[in-house]
Amino acid sequence: MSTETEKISPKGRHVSPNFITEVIDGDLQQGRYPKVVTRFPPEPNGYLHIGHAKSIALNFGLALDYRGECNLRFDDTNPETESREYVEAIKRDIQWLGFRWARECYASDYFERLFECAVQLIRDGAAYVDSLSEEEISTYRGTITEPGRPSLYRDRTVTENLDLFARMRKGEFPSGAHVLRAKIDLRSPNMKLRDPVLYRIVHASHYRTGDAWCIYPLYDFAHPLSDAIEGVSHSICTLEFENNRAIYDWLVEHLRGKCGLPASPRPYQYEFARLNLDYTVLSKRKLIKLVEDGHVKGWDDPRMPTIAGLRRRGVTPEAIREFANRIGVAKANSRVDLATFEAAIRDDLNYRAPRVLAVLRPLKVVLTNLPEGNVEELQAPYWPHDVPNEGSRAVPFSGELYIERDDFREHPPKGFYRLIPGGRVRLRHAYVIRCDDVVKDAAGNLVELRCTYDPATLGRAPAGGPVKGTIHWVSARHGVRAEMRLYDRLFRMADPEAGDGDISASLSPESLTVVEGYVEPSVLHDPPELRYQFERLGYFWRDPADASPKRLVFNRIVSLRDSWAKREGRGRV
RNA sequence: UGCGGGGUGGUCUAAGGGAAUGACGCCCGGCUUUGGACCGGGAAACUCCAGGUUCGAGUCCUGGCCCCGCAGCCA
Repeated sequence: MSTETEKISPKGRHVSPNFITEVIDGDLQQGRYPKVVTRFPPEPNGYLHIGHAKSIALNFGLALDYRGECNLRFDDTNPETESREYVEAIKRDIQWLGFRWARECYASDYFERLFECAVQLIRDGAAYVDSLSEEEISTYRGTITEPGRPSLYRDRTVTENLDLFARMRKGEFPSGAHVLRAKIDLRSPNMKLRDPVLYRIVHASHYRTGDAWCIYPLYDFAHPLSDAIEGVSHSICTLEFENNRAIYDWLVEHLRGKCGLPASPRPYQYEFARLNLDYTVLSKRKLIKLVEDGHVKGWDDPRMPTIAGLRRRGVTPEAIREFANRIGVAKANSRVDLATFEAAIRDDLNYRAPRVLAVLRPLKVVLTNLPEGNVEELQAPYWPHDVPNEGSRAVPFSGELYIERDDFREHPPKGFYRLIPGGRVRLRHAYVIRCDDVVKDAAGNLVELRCTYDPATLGRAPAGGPVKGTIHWVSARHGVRAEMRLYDRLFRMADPEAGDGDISASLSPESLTVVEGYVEPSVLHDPPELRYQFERLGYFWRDPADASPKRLVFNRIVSLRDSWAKREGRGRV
């Protein structure tokens, strides 16, 4: 038995099967829609984050899988919080993620039509102008356990309502003086159905329509009708809108075939669980606060879960899409392990990042048997044997090197197989060295290591038995100094929103560690956007904002899996 | 508690009356000039609970329990 989908896209789906694809398969089989039309409906009042990426991957992915289309629609019905800057940022982020919309739409383009719809509702006796105060409306709405009571304005005549609504539009009333409400059911057990507000008066200019309007539709009114106008077939949103679906259906059923809205097919709303990711927050409000309170350096701070932040961090769009695919789509509230995201990032970078040598926390090593000034150019492959790419570069080797401080232990724990006093270790792509002396200053601090290298060990096993470890290094004279920004989880707690109150208390002091390190000189000839694996350390790339030809600044995108650190009981550092 | 949703290994997620899937994580082994990657193996869910229907139930029925959402003129 082959479904429509299988015919269209037998393999390599963008969206793995879920409860929504099942609905679509059924709808297509029943011939309910000529094609699948979805939409991604951001409000331009903030930046997109990884949670939005899940929704974007779903909506655009479905359009791709079913050869349908996905519109980008800005839900710009609240002039007080929205701006063109956000529109541009959102468009850039979606494109960067690799998706293309069929049409760029704006709820604000429908304002006139939406107004007509509202008038139609009034004519049908299905909406009325209410003149209660905001507080009164709230009181009259009742509570979860008590039914609401009708406003004394609920029975205004159609003529009166029409007149009032027209005057609202004309600007005869101050902000908040009146609202338009749907006449549904004040006793409904569904709070959303207790005569929801459709329009409010807001004397504020809109970033697109300027001062053409002083009444603006609310989400509950604009959203379903925008879907209908655009011919959306499957309107996908998150779980918190489940109750709003009743309004959605009520409006679409009342107005389909009227005011230029197609009678059929009509759109239906489906809800899925939004993404929660460990050790971060994904609510616009909280993200804004992090920026405003200066806990991070901006929307594109590499610690932020925003698309802009991830992009600057160095995460690729492919990794984000792969992540979205791995976590799936369902209706159960959930919280995704950070490791899932990191694994997707590493899997992507593993085959695209050439390996180079860099040292984060330098410890000097002097090779006593290598004449000073003697420099050898070693040829080092960019790729390990298991990555099917070719290429190599020359790496200068000399008598003074830097190695990682972590790779030497005077008193090694058991299982440590890097450099120890009197011990040997392999220098990656180079020779085996032995540590002869440990030099310390008066205070007892480690200053340098004096070692001898074995010239017979280049590309060959050493005499006297194999060495256990291989460590990375950089020639002291040739290494290029670089600022290394080591990023870690933003919050200390998996669910920063769990406790009550201030999120900032659980911010991790280790979310950013800056060190001054060295990187091999070959990187100076590379394109700046190249992502590397600094061997044994992690994936890095130049910070696109702060790095310059004069000043190298690297961001750690993600560390390597480190089973030694895990065994030692430390996290990444 | 009125209504709407949801509960499957540590974490996500499949399965739609017929031997509980995959991924991440974890453990063991192999390989390795990255303690990475890769390869092999393993532990891990009596599918929230209690009944019922059935030859057979994660799937159907009944009754509970727990979690999330809804009382903005935000979206």
